[in-house]
Amino acid sequence: MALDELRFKRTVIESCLRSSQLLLGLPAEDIQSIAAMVIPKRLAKGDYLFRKGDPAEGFYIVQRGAINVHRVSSLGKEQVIHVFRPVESFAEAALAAPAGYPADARAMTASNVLLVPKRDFVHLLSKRPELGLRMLGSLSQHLRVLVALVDDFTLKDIETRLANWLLKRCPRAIGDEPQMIQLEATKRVLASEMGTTSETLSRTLAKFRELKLLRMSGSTITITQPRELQRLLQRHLGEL
Amino acid sequence: MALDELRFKRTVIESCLRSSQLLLGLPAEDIQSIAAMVIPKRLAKGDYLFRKGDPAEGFYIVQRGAINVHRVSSLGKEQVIHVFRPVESFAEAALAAPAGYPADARAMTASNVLLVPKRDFVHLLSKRPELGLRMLGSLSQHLRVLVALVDDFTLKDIETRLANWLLKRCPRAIGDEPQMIQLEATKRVLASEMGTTSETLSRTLAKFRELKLLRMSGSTITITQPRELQRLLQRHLGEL
DNA sequence: TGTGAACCTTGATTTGAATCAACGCGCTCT
DNA sequence: AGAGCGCGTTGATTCAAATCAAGGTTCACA
Repeated sequence: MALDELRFKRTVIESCLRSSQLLLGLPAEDIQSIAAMVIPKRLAKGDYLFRKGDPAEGFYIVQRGAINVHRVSSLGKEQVIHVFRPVESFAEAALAAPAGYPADARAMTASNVLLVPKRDFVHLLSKRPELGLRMLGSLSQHLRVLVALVDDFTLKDIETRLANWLLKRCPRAIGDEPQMIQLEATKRVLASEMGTTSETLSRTLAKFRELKLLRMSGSTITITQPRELQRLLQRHLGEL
Repeated sequence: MALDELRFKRTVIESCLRSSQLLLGLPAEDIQSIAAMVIPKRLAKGDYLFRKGDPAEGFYIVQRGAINVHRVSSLGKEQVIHVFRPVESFAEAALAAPAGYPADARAMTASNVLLVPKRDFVHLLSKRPELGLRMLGSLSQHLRVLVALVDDFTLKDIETRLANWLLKRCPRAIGDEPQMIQLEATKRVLASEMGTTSETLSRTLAKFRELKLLRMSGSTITITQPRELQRLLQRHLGEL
């Protein structure tokens, strides 16, 4: 019985690993080795997974929930770097760096994550070069996200950033039909994710609403004129 | 004669590779394999090494000069991401990503770089797992730089950023003795590296000068009161 | 059902930095 | 020598967004 439970847990873990982009398509044998070394962690809403400077134990894969990775200024203001959701991996940088984690990670909702310990994984890595390439791919993806973040902050105003953010989240291709977006977090957090304050976000959304580009109700936003919104974005980017 | 010259060039390349952080301490055999695949490139001041979107050919090691990696907004404004100098490597992300380069790279002065072609290097990688770890280390270092950049932009004002920038560049430990800093680029570029304009940089430097924190002459800045500058930074960070 | 406590929205005000503009300086190139 | 150009400095002005402030909403929980 206890045995069955263990076996079941193992299966769940393996299926999570298998579905992650990072490990997708890897031979069953590798998945099993990794599943064997993994340490599952449960987090309640608001729990910290790690804080800036903590010694790097390994990297993580989100099984359930949402992990907010962010930096905190000395005044307490938070800048969200990225929100990781199920089956995404993060903190791969921990594997190679002697230094600690460079940011904070906190559960936005009750979450389960899998810790892949540095020591064991590096050992596996030395036998399976292909894994190294996977890790490189994943890291370079994160690098791209950060580069995009940097130029968002420095090269664009809020209106542009918001338009861009909304369009990126449209579930279907941009056309003339309305599209709905479910907000996965409070507006305060979204604002911080876009590098602004909740007040400014509110105002900018109001502006878009007046332009009849979207409607809001509760935590869903309906883009009524995706094409128009796109045009607005173009106009902002393509000079003014 | 032609043979001697070839052999000489090879030696120069190998010594460059050996001294790079990325490949430091690797067995001679590996260095030689890499040297054999490397493609040297010469760049005049202002030449582009690659542009955003160009297909990724591989990664680079700077042999001589300085390479400015940056993003350009649609209005032509540039945000420097990082300036790479001799024996640093960059664009390692190219190895794993199917996408093109995410930024522009331009020579700030006459430069020599070594292109390590993706194809060949990946092949070597699959035989030498240790190399993969090196690459991971290097990438995670770049990731840290970007994270630092992000919170600089979002969490601090210019005065703070400049103070921080200057203190980071002090050659010796912070004490009461003056320290000299050689500027490696025009103020315009430095400003863009810190995410501001040359005018604002000028003004902020002037402010510091009035506070008797530093002196300027030509392209050297003398921090006359490093300790005071540090106190100012503390004060800005530690709330006000 | 009431009472707090977050959240969101809107308004007024402030402010840091960008922009616009003008000038001196040190180059290079004829 | 002079013309032209990019650089750096300083001043005046503008502007986007943060901050401060005040209601209004929703929700959890006793």
